Formats: sequence, C-alpha cells, structure tokens
Amino acid sequence: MTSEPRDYRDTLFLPKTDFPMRAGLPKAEPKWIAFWEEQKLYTTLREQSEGRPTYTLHDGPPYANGHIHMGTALNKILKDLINRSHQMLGHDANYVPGWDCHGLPIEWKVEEEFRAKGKSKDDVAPAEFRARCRDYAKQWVDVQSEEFQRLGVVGDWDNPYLTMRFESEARICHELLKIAESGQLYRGSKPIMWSPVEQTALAEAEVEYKDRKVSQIYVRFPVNLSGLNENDFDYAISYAKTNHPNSENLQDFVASRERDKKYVNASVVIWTTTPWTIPANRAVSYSTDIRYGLYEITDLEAVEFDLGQSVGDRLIVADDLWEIVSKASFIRASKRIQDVTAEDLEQMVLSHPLRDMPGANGTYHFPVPLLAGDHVTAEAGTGFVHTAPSHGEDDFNVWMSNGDKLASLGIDPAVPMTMDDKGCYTDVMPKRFQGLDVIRTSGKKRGQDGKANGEVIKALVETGNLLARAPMTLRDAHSWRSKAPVIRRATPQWFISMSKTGLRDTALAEIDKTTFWPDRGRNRIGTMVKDRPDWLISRQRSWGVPITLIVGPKGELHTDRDDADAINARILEAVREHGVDGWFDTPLQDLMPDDNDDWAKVTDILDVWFDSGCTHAFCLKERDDLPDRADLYMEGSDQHRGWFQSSLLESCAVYGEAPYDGILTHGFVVDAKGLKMSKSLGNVMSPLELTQKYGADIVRLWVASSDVTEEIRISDEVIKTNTDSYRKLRNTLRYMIGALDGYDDSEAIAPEDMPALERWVLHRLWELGSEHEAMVRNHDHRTIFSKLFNFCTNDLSAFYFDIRKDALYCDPLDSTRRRACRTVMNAIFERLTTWLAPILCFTMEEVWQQLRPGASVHLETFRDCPDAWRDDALDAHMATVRMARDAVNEAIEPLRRDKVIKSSLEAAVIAAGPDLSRSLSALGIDVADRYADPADPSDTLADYLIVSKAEIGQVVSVSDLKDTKARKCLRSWKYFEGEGEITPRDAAAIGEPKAA
RNA sequence: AGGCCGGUAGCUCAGCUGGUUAGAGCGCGCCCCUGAUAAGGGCGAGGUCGGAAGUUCAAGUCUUCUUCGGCCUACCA
Repeated sequence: MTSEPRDYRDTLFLPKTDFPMRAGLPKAEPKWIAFWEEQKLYTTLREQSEGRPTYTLHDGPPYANGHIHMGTALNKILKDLINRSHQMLGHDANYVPGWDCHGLPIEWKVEEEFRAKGKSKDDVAPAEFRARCRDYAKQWVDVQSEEFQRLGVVGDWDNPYLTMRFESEARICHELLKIAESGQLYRGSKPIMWSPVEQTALAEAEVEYKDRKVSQIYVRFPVNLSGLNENDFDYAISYAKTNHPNSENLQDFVASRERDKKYVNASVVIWTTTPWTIPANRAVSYSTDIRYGLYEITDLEAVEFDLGQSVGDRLIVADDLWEIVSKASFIRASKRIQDVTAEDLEQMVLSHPLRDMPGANGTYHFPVPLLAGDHVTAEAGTGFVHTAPSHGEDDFNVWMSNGDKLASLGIDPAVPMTMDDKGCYTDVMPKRFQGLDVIRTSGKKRGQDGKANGEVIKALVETGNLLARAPMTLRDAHSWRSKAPVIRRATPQWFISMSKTGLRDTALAEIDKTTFWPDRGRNRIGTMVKDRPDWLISRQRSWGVPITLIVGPKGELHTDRDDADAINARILEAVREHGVDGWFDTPLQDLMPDDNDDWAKVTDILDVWFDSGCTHAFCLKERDDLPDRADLYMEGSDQHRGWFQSSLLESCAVYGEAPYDGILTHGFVVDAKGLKMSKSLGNVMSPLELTQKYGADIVRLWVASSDVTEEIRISDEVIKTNTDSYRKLRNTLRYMIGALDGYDDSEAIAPEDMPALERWVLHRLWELGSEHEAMVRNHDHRTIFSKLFNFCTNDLSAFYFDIRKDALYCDPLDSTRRRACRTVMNAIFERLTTWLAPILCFTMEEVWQQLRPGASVHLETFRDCPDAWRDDALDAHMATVRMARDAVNEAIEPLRRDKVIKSSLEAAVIAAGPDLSRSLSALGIDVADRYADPADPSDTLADYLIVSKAEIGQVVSVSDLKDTKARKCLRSWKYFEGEGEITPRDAAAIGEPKAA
C-alpha cells in the first residue's frame, strides 16, 4: 500500500514578512524624507531632547556656488553620522547647517551675467550688483540644501545660517570693530597683483600666464667701502700694527681690513627682467646655500658702444652662473680671486646703483643691505636677487623678516609706495622718474611697455652700473580680462596683528587644549599658526562685508575717538537694517555727525575667511538654541589653513579662546588609483548620480566603511562592494523581521532561563554595546560598521540563525528555546536597528516601521546592554564548540563534493577537539541524539553541528545516514531512529500523537 | 621647492609598545541547499606588507634613501 507522503510544510512556523528583499532605494528614500517631514522629525528631536546635555557639531559653511560634489557629500554625511550618533547616545545634538555666501567666485559669475547682457561692472550700480550677488548665492543655497537633504542629512534646514544674512553681516562688522578697539588692527602695505589697465587688484585666479617680451638687465651694486681704496686699507693696517701692537682687537681689526681690501672696486651683480623696479630697490638677497666667487675682469670684448665695466673691475657672482654672466657682459677673460663667504656677505653693505645718478639729489644715499633668503636659487640670474619690497611678495617677505638687521643699519623698514594706481611712479621717486608709466594704460599701445623701463636703463647707463641688457621672453602674469600685463605693487592693506596683544600665543595655547582627530592635526595647525604672518583681511572687491572703519586725516581710526560707541551703534544699525549696502550707502555725516572733516569711510571689504571665521559669533553665540562654543568642528584637512584657523584667530582675538573643544579632519575623495578627481582626468563621480542609481544609503555606507582620516577612494568597484554589504545587512534584518512575526513581550524568556546559545548572543551584544559608545565618541564609524557587519555575517547569519532555523521552524511554538530565540532576536533587532540608524538612516527607518510602526527610529536612543549579559566563560566554551564545528564542516566537505552527502543533515559525525566535552557540559549541550522532552527540547551537539547525529571521539569523521535504519523526518528533514514519519519533537509541535 | 600625511590580498579595512606558517569581510572559484530563495550554508585559491639599503638573534612594525599619491604653502627675480 503506497500513499503520497504527507507534506508537512504547512505545519512549519516559517518566517513571515512582506518586507521586500530588494530595497529600491532611489524610489523609497524620498518617501521616507516625506515621512520625516510629516513627523516634523527635526522639531520633535529638539523638543524631545530638551534639557539633555548638548552636543554641538558646528557646520563649516560650504561655498554657495554650484552643485554638491563627492567631497561635500562625504563631509555632510560624516557630520550626519556624528550628529545622529550623539543624539541617540542621549545628547541634544542640534545641527544648524550654514553657507558661505560672499566672495570672488560669485562676484565673477555675476559679472559674467552682466557681461552677457552687454554691461560691464562699471555700468551697474554697486547696490544692484550686490543685490544680484545675493540672489545668486541664495539660489545655490536652496539647491544645495535640497541635495544635502536628499542624502538624509538631518538639521535645521528651514533656518540655516548664512554669512550674507543682514544679522550675520552686522555681527561680522561688530567683531571687526571689537578687534579694532582692542588695538590688534593696523593699516600696513603689501605688494599685490595689480592691473594698471583696469586699475584694480587681482586675485591669483584672475591672472593667466603667457609669454611676454621683456628687457633683462644685469646691474651691479658697488660694495660700499665709504670710498676707501687699497692704499687706505694698507695704511690703516700698518698704522694699527705700529701704534696699537698690544691691542686685544688688533687681530680682528686687521682681518676685517684685509677682507674689505679685497672688495675695493667690487660689485655684487643682480639680474632682473623688471628694470622699472630698480628705483624701488632697497636690498639684495642671497642664499646661504650658494657658493659665490669674487671675479676680476682681465679682458673685455671690443664693442661699438660704451661699456660700464672695465678691466680690473671685480664682480661677485654665484660660481655656477659666472660663465653665463661673463658671457652676457662681454667679458672675454677673468680670474677668480677668492671665495665670497656667507659671513662676508652678511657683513657687506652695498650702494644703490642709482646713487650717483644725475638728478637723484641724494634720494639713493641709503645703505643697501644683503639679506639671506630661501627664495634665492642658482638656477638663473646671478645668485643674487634684487629686492624691491614694494614690488614682489618674496622681496616683501625677506624685507619684513629682517627687521633686526635693518634696524642695526639704521634703515627705515617702512615699505615705500613707489607706484600709483595707474602704474606710474609717485613723488617719492626722484623728479626724472615721477609720473613715468610701466605699462601703457590707454590708446593703441595699451598693455605695451611704458616709459619707466627705458628711463631706468638710461639712468643705469649714466651711472655705469648696467653690465648688460638683452631682450628675452618669459611667462608672466596677465589680466585675464584685459590681457594686459600685471604688475606687483604695494598698496595699503588692513592687518590683524599676530603679536600686538599676543594673539599668536593665545592661539597656540588654545591649540594645546583642543582635542584633535587624528592627533597629527594639532601639529599641522600649530606649525602654521606659529609661522604665519599677520592676517591680511582687506580686499579691494565688491561682494563682501565692508571694513566698517572711518579713518581720520592722520590715519587714525574712529574706534579711538571718544564718540566711538555712538558711531559704532549707527554703523551696526545701518548694516542690520540694510545689509552691507547700509555701510556703502549711508553718508559719512550720518554715521559721524561731528568733527568729520577729512575723515573717510574705508571702501575695502573683508577677506571671506574673516566672514567664516565669525560663524561661531553670529551662529553659535547669537542663536538661543545653541551653546556659545562648539564641541566639534569637522572639515577636510585643507581647513587647517582655512576655517579652523580663521575661526581660531578671530575667536582668540575677540574672546581670548578657541570656539571649539575638538577638531576632526577628513581626507579628500580620490579615484580608484588614488588620484584626485578632476574634469580633465574624467574620473569625477557625482553623489547625486549615485543616489539616483543606488540610493543615498549606499553612499552613506561608503562613508561609514571608509577610513576618512586618509584619502578616501571611490570607484564603481567600491560602490559595488558597499551594495553587496548593504544587501547582506538588509537580508539579516529581513530574516529577523520574519522570525519575529507576531512577537509579543509576553513570550519573553528571562536570560537565566535561556539556552547557552541565546546567552552567548546576549554576551556578544554586550560586547558590541560596551565598545559602541567609545567608538561613537571617538568618531570611529568605520569600526562600528565593520564590527556590526561581521556580527551579522559571522555570528548571526552563518552561526546563530543557521543553527536556530530548526528550532524556529520546527519546535513547538511555546518551547523554551524557540521563545528564547525570539526574545533574543527582538533584543538584537532593537540594538542593530538603532546602531545602524545613523548610517543607514533610510533603511533602518523602513526596518523599524515593520515591527514598531509609528514614531521614527531616529527618535530612539541606543539600547542598554546590561553587564549581566556578560559571560566570558560561556564565550570561551562557545569558541571551543565553534572550532569543533569548523572541523566537522571541513570533514563533511569532501563527502559533499563526491556527492555522497548533500545536506549536512544526512550526516552522522564524530566531533573532536580539545576540551570539547568539558565545554559542552558547561554549556548544557547534550550529546544524546534525541530530546529528553520532545515538547520542550533542549540543545544537542547535533543541533550545533546541523547534522542528524553527533558523538564525541578522538578523530573527526563523517558517515552517511541515508542507507542506515535511520529515516528522514518529513517535517524537520532530520534523520532519526524510531517509528513514524516525523520525530517526537515534530509530533509534539503539531500536536499530533506519534503517527503509527 | 618646503611642511604634514599615506602606500598591507582584486576591493574596503585589522595588525598595540619589533617575536610563532600576515588577519577579517566582500569579491572570485568549486560545492550544497531550495522551508531567508533575485536569498542561505560549506570549502578553497589569492599578499616577496610600494622599492632599496641598514639596525637587530628577529622588521609589515625602527632608521635612511627612493618612488607613487593626497592636502597645504611657495616659486618662476
């Protein structure tokens, strides 16, 4: 009699869920954003966490220009991970995003717009121009805000901070006024790039380099020996020897005379391509790394014109360059007299080459010192660099940093203003030079050489100090607008002093107190602050916060007047009322009604770094819902020089302390090969495209799985890896959702009544939980992700779930171990979901709503993992069992490969391993192959190994049960010895008596 | 050119103060399951730790040099 074997599938307690295996994130995520909006998530978070300790990550403002890119996406997601984690840790982590709105790039874009309409910037009223800049910035703020929110970033998007808000602008002005009042602000001068044609300052990005024909000249600077000749020195030496033979100083004196004697008739030679800067020369720079020699001319070429040099003249030039210099200077033969050491140069003083120029009238009767400078190389020229502090950055720097030497020589270190806005010599120059132009600024020859070069060369010929001249071509800066050459010219600028009131020391002390992640950041910003020059804060631009100072006839500041408070109040009121226009449009007498003769408003604007350096003032300190000081500033590593520093300096200047407790930096996004992303390399990836294609959670997972302290790689392969990880996590959660279908706390089992396996899972949760908070506080999201991911794969999916499938599906519904399993799964669910919520903010919401419909998961806090769950001994025993399990799996594998065994349930095994028996009995795992109580089964070794029969022996072995008298249970598919179609346990589960 | 940092399996990452055959996950290959099924499980193959030299009984781990890459700063008189 044969009958169809009964199908027991319906009697199983299989997981049940409609939670989709495939996420469909690109479509699903916007719905969750809508869900949070509906729930007023941000507002609810604030209300709910009122009174909790605050955690404030103060947003560094991105520039409101263009769409977000991989870097800005990474930055915001990382901030979001930190904010959400701290919120769930039990803080009130209020995140207020911000934008940087002023500055050059926006100014350019708007200029471009006007040009497209055929208008130049000068045709547009400044107020109209600024209004357009404001609109332009606003438009991009809105775009970026949308894009950041699409990535899941939570914050006060309805009320962000903007540097261009009137309140912000007023506060920035206020901060500046406070700095002025404290005496840290001063007006100095500095060479900047200047276009004489447009009569405007240019930024580095506004110039292009192209070839230009120039005059190169070799000029000699005579060594100044006060007119003494060799005989004078010989006489001085013999006089000293005769009259002061016993003087202590005799030896030194003789040595110095002997040294100077060698330099009679000697000159230091310089080379330059800007002859017009010679009249502004104040020094000559040399390098301590270059070997110099003293050369005497012994023969000259015959030429048709008069040479300034003659046989017997001595020249000091870098040895490596002598050949080039002598050839250029028509020197046919020469002899090298001796080395010229760095000490000699240090002692030496030169005369200006125009000293004896007709009409100089003593203008150049000053000593020209030799200054050691790192910028001097022996690659071209003579090894000496002519130094005109008003016409070169390097020149300026070497001049300013040699204050002590200048003072000892009685030289005034003030940098003269030698050139006006049109590029013409000013009246500090000798009469014959005054008014001469470097560049023609109008007419057909606009942009070509003016009269200055020619006149200077002529004057050098007259003094005999021109060694040679020749045309050459070099790459030089040109204005990208007019295409005309650019000059470097000293202009008045505003500075914040690093030293006057000890700003540098304050800043360094604050850096010491700051926590850095990674710690090397301290060193990086520290050396920068230590070495940096005074802070140049003025710009000659339109779109920015004005320097709201009124300057008196003698250069005095209004902030030093008795009525300063009243003036300041009017200024700030005007800016609060009308924004930056309030400053430009309000007449002077309205701001300063009394004693205002010859007083003038400053028209410069502030460096945008000053704006963003004030965010702590106009955001943190102004808003009631934020503390005055941030816990954390977190930006890319480029901000050591940028925002971290501008904020630190501004805050230290005004408040005497840093605006933050900690600084976290991340690296830059690079491609698969570690190269930076650039349009020209074609390796740019877009966060918006990735979000559209894969979902924001995938992008977030990428951030969480990367080591953000270094460069962060992204490529299709990296995205694929993260997509796979995502799927694994999603399915793990999905399985739990199914297994927990209909779970109710009333079926919960107390930990002490649970099987060892469940208690072990609780121990693992305890382990994860105890590390978790520290990792959050250390901003180590990568480790959090990696631990959770490995927990899901190794401990849950491959071990715990795999073993418990049998109990979950087949045990009687009220069996202790099935209930214990569901109790533990519920505990895992709550923890895993909340731990992952900061990372996978969309998916964890979806998961959470499956089992806890209603309030958002993001309103939850992390669940406690009680110390009572800890059980180190149990963990050690479980490790022994897992080792035995690995050994069994290894042994089963060959049989499976040879098709002897398919399912491991067809196997009977002998397990082995050190201390296995001991561990099993410690864990309460039975070795018997059948349950003592079928209605409430407890674990056997076979359950752990997922086989049908297991014993303990010396050696691991596997045998096939199929051809034995054991039969396959039609419900649990386990092989058992006994009567009927199903095992007693399965019979108990479906409430049937054992089938006959 | 200078300052700071980094280069460990195809990918993402571990590897503490130098000490047994350099680890994990993913991917890949092979196999099983078909009651997590566009899922799940098992086994396995992958690394001269960027390169060279040195210190040491012993180096991925320390030193020097070199190469490639990143951020910042400078330069072209």
